[in-house]
Amino acid sequence: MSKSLPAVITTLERAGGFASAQEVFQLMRKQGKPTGLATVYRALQKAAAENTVDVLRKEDGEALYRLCATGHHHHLVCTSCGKTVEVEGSAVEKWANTVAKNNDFKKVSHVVELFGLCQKC
Amino acid sequence: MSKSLPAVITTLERAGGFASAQEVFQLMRKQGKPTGLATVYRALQKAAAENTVDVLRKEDGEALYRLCATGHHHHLVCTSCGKTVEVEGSAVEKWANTVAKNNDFKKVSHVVELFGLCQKC
DNA sequence: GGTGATATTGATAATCATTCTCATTTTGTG
DNA sequence: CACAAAATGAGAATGATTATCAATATCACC
Repeated sequence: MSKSLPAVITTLERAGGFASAQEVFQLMRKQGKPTGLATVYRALQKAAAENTVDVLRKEDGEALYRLCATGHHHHLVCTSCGKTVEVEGSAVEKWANTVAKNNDFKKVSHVVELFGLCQKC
Repeated sequence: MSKSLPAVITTLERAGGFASAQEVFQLMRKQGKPTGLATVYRALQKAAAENTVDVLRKEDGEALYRLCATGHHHHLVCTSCGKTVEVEGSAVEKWANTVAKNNDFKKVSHVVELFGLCQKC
């Protein structure tokens, strides 16, 4: 199950490492690698199961897939044009660890995403 | 907009303060207060806007509504048993606002969820 | 190369939560 | 009562995701 996986991952990279399944599908189409929607979903699910990508949810429930390999950082996403800015958040890391300790939780990971309107929108 | 809101909130209470819109709809039907699906959604949205209930997402993207203390807060969820703890995060709020300013973003909202294993798991 | 078993793909249909539409009902006010 | 505004609900529309299934590609082995 995966001749298309590399292509999907590559496309996700080009998208800034952060996009919805639908966006990946559209992008692949525009880049001369038209691929079935079902295949895109399959590839992303596989990647998610293997922890190659992260899955998180937009406020409206749409799934966003993110490459999560290198370094830890978060994103500030424009809900209108989709512009994405990577942001650092050491303050958040510390906070997360403190909260985890206070509640006796182990192996705590966190999902932190910011959404808003960028200058142009 | 709200003759039905109290009934919806009451039903959510009976459900243990934690249910999806669909579940609330079914419950109201079984409890002799059949209410339109649209009305249930409207009531829950209103309640969410007023911070009477919290909205979070199941892994499949379905929205779950939960009665909660007022005020903005985040969650620490056990990935094994599902136990959920509400946590405060003023540090995160400040950080989010700062990041937003630095990048000329407006109307910034944020999604912050912590996942881990609780004491028992 | 050929051959069959198996895995992958993709067009399309099906599913499901959520939102929209709009006619009808209810409510409030004088 | 009568009229205007708000609320409701049945059903249609939307949109993301999933399932179906026939066609195609891949691989192991002869």
